[in-house]
Amino acid sequence: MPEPEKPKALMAEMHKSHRNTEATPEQDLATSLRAIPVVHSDYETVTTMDQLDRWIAAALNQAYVCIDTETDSLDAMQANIIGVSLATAPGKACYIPLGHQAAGEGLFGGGMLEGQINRDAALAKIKLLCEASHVLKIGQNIKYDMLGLSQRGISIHPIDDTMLLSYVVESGDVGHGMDELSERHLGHKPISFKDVAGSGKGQITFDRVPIDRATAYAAEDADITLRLWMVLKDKLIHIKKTTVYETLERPLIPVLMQMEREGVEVDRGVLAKLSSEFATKQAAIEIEIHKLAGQPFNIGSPKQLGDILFGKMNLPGGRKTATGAWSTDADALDDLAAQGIELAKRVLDWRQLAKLRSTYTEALPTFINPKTGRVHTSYAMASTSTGRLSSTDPNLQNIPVRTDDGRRIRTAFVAPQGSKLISADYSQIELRVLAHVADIPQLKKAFADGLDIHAMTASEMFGVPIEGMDSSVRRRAKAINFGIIYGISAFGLSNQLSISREEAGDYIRTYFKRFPGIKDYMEQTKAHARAQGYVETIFGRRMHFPRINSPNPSEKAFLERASINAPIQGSAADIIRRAMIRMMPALNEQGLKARMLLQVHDELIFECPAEESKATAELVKKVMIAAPEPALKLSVPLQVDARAANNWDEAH
DNA sequence: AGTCTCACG
DNA sequence: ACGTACGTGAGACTC
Repeated sequence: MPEPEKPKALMAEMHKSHRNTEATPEQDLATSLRAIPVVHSDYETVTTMDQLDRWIAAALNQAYVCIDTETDSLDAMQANIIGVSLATAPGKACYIPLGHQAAGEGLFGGGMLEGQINRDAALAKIKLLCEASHVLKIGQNIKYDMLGLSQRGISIHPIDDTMLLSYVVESGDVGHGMDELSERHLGHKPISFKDVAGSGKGQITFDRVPIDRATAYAAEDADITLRLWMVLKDKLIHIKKTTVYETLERPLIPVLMQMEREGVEVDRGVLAKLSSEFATKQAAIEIEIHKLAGQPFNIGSPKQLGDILFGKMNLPGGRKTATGAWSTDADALDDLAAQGIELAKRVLDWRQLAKLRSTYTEALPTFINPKTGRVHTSYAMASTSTGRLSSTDPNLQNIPVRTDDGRRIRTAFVAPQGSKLISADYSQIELRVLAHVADIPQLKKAFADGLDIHAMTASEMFGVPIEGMDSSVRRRAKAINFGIIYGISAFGLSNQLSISREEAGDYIRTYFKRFPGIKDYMEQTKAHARAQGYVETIFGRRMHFPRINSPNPSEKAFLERASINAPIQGSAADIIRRAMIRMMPALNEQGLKARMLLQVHDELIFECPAEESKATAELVKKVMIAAPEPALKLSVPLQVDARAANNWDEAH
């Protein structure tokens, strides 16, 4: 995607013109933008084709325009486009209503409102603008608009996204929603969606919002987004993070849009069968539990369960939660189960089945899109503090894998007839990143030699040979390796391994003695976070910890652990982002028809023609392994395991 | 709306 | 002395 020249020149211009003033450039820009008032009555409602032509012509005549679509659903795959707003300059914006209905109850509403231009004719003009390669289209979370417009055959390029600009400029404990950005950077509180559509049970869809109110709301959104773009682009340049935005954020937008649009096939029949099997098992366990408890109660209520276990039965070793209630989580029940309390064991089984049913076997089918017959998750690009993606509606990044019953849910994620699913995942990517950034000779050598990294750690720590190593020794080393990545504490490790805090402390001291570079890296990272208020990934993405010097010791310790973890987790996230961005062109070059469907942090899932599965798997591995290059050459090799099968369980 | 619990990397 | 392993999202229950 070519960088549009005019906006770049414009931003340089803005910089120059403010360079001699006392205030920093971004302060000045924000101040001057604040001086242009937001006047809702100045916004134009576009009701004729002539009016639309004038706006499109004006936009085509400049280097950038802000665009925003209004719809009747948060689900872009099912949403109807109700209107489009454009902003060409601060304070200069319009709203083009296309699908507003008369207010009223559901089907008894009064039908299409007058004074709206024909939707298809209008979208044809809007398409010209969206696809004009010399006009930068600016949006707030523009992936959403792109997905909706792509359903109508409209693509958008080139693009900029204020949400992602904000994410690069200040990723930490701040949000990146438009209302929040407006208040933070412009000192202006925009009309909220609740103000025009109401909330809760009385909420109406946008097509029932009166057009004058819709114009005030929608045109303002475009206006504000344009102003935010000016402020944020300036800040981005000022902190020299343009490359992060242009290589790790912006190019991922169309990739994720395509993945969301593609969706994944989920076999209803498989889920239905699992659901009834789980329900039957669960019902039998429920009877047993009530018998063991001597009374019926709601097993799903932690409060009632706590009362039974620690009140009525007066069992020992009960812990309390933060709010003073009896803790009944899996750890607490495990303790009781270890004491031979049958009731606790049965509740654990019941809970697992309840979870599998409510979150997976019963919820997933409701997400099958009636038009495509597939499940289309939504990826959030700016919701984590580390640069990872997150997945919602449904979350396809937490499909069970750790238990046998849970894993069976993955058999419902299938390849269509004649196709295969390919799962490709990085092996130990975070430990490899750690070996690289902390520059640990033994770790680097172990990865270079393809050794079992946990066994190597155990061997170094406990002085036992890798050959014929006791599995519990390796398990302890594995827990320590995880702990290191998380910013280890004796308490956390002791909990994980069910050992005393003293013993855990001994392990940690032993580990640091054998791997002094890790200790150094951790201390340096904390020092950097305390001094700068942020840490960075290997590609320069910043993650802010504004409260790292908190006077509250536990908060401070928590943030120090998080600051140790962030560069590791974040660098791994950057690597897979780079792989995803290169994947589409790489597949195209090879003439392969594979589609990338899902990302699960260190894993990518593809669908491809069965006869291409071998070639696809090879290429996917190659792209993933080479992802850090040419920006960076890691001092450890990356390893990717890939497999093709008819469903996700067998491919994984 | 907040809490608890639990699914994943 | 302080309470923790790091990062998420979702469903059920409670108030």
